[in-house]
Amino acid sequence: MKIGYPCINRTIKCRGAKTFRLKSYSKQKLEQVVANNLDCLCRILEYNLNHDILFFRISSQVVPFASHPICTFSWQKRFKAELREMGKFIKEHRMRISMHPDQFIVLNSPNEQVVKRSIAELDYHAQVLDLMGLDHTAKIQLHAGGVYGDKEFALQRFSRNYSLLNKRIKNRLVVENDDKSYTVCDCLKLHRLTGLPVLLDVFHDRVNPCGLSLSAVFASASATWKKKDGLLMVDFSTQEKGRPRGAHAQTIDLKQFRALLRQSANFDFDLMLEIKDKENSALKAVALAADDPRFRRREKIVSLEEKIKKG
DNA sequence: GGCAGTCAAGTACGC
DNA sequence: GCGTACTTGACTGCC
Repeated sequence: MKIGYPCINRTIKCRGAKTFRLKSYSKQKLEQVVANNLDCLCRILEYNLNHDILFFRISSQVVPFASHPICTFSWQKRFKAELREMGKFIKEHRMRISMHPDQFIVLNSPNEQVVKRSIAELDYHAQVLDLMGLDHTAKIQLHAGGVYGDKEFALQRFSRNYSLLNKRIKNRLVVENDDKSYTVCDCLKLHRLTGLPVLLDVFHDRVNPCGLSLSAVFASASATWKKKDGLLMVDFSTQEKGRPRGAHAQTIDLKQFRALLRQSANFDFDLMLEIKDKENSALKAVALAADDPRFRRREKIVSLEEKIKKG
């Protein structure tokens, strides 16, 4: 079990998801912002490593407008070395990476143009991970999309559009249950149609359940991940009090986190904390999970002196 | 420097 | 049919 948080680190005084307005787009601006984002990402990853946070979600904004027609600049070529170097660091320290395209990416939309744009955006995400040289355990998590008044038909359309995707997207795509439309059971159905692994969001499952027990959702979601996909990924959050149902908590509820660890004791997985205070909650979770036999911390760096002693 | 309006993109829902 | 929430800022123009 690796523990992580998404996209932003509030302790480090830099941003790995800096962007700009479409109106102010220029090749120079893009180059400058991507250089900043990658530099900041390196610093975040170092911070994470030093704090035993080995799971991280890279922001979709790392290359702003990457899939937009305005972007004709070969960011892939320009930042090849930087991305490869970052990937080397991730692999060397056995960190896990995910990405999460936002709500505009809808693979099952009845609008062909929306699907076309969504595929272009997914391809951009896959390219980032490929250029880092990461294996297929680095995933892109996506919601099933809209319902359009007929969920069965919408699932079929997802499946049909999925078959159009290129290999590099298929290798990385996983489907996540959402808080309104598609439950874990719906995602399992999608798994049967497409073979896609199911990323389990335990908070969404609480808000939008389908009648399975927590241990049943863990068991069935785990079973959709093959060896090449790595361990099951799980998203965790809790309800922010006094806010609409489904609103993510400001800070981690340690009581509920402890309960999750206890209730999931028979399963191993990597855990993403979708909590607003980001690394602060991750630090608390890491401290609490330290005694859990599943918890993975950074591997001890054996000093030269120790190596000599060991012969 | 501070503030408020706005930002590439989609869907669902209430009025 | 239109406005708004979602998630959550943060960019940008104006003062």
